Amino acid sequence: MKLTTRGRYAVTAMLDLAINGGPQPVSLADISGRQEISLSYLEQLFAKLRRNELVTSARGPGGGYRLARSGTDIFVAQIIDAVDEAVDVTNCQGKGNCHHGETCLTHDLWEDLSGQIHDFLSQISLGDLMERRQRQRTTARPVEGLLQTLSLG
Amino acid sequence: MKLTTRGRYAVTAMLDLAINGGPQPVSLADISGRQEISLSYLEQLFAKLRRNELVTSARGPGGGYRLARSGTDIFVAQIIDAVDEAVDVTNCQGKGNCHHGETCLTHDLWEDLSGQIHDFLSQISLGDLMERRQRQRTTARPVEGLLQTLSLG
DNA sequence: CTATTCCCGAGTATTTTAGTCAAGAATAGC
DNA sequence: GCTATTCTTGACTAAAATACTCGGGAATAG
Repeated sequence: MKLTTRGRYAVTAMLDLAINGGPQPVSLADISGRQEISLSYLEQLFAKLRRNELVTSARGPGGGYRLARSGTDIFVAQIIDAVDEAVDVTNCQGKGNCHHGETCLTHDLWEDLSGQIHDFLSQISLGDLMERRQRQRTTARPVEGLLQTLSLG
Repeated sequence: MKLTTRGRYAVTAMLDLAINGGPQPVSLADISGRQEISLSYLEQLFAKLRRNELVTSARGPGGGYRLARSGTDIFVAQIIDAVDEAVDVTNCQGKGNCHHGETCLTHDLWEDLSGQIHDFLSQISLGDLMERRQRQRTTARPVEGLLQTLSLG
């Protein structure tokens, strides 16, 4: 699991789609305009999102992208996984053939840590983010809303 | 909060220091040899770790680095923060002067998400990682040990 | 037909990452 | 004091990743 700006772009775009979309598709040009992400960059991201079956597409005028399923069933981890390929975290390619006693420390450690983060982001759906956004709009104290909604307890 | 290979290097090196160090300092050359991280790269990382008061240094023969305090009081998030400067997550530099209705969606959303991850990594200390490593060495089933030790419940 | 939109691959500028190199300062042990 | 060791610093560089451009195509609504 990596956490970069690309993942942020993808989550933002997907959230835009969740908010502004519905039965009718949303064009990448629209998202590009609203979120100020370059159109061709979005094209690349959505190619991956589509291959990972997070969105469906419709060509031609009035076409665009739709969420492949309900926002409550699309999770942040899935979006990030779709656009940010996993890093190769080992220096022995998982073969365990490291000579020194301390080696492969790296591998197990980081796999577990990023696994934990992955699990965490697997619990947050686009629906959660939308709900949180709604709350932020309507209430005076925005942050606590999210923290209560999302915190693991 | 970013999650890159640099942070992994830093956590690995700090864990090596926690395991192989103690009252007497550990030289970067030793860590470099064990963890197969280039010496000069380690130098750069440890400069940052020292500025962030996570390690102390001793020059001269027999010198090296020591943890600035107990491993149970040094947390993964602190290490990553020290070496991976935070990304600028806003496109309006936090001024909130975005014209379109949907903008700054990015900012709040990502700040909160990465805040959550940060909080999570703030709960895992070097001591936890050492304990977990110990467990992994002595028990047959390694993974479950960590999951129980570290999981949020 | 035509404009719109997705689709795809190749190419490119910028930034980041990972690493090199060289000079210097402190210090332990002789 | 000399010397080897080790940190300290800064500048520089190669390679990779990132963010983006460009150009052409294919589907399709009107």
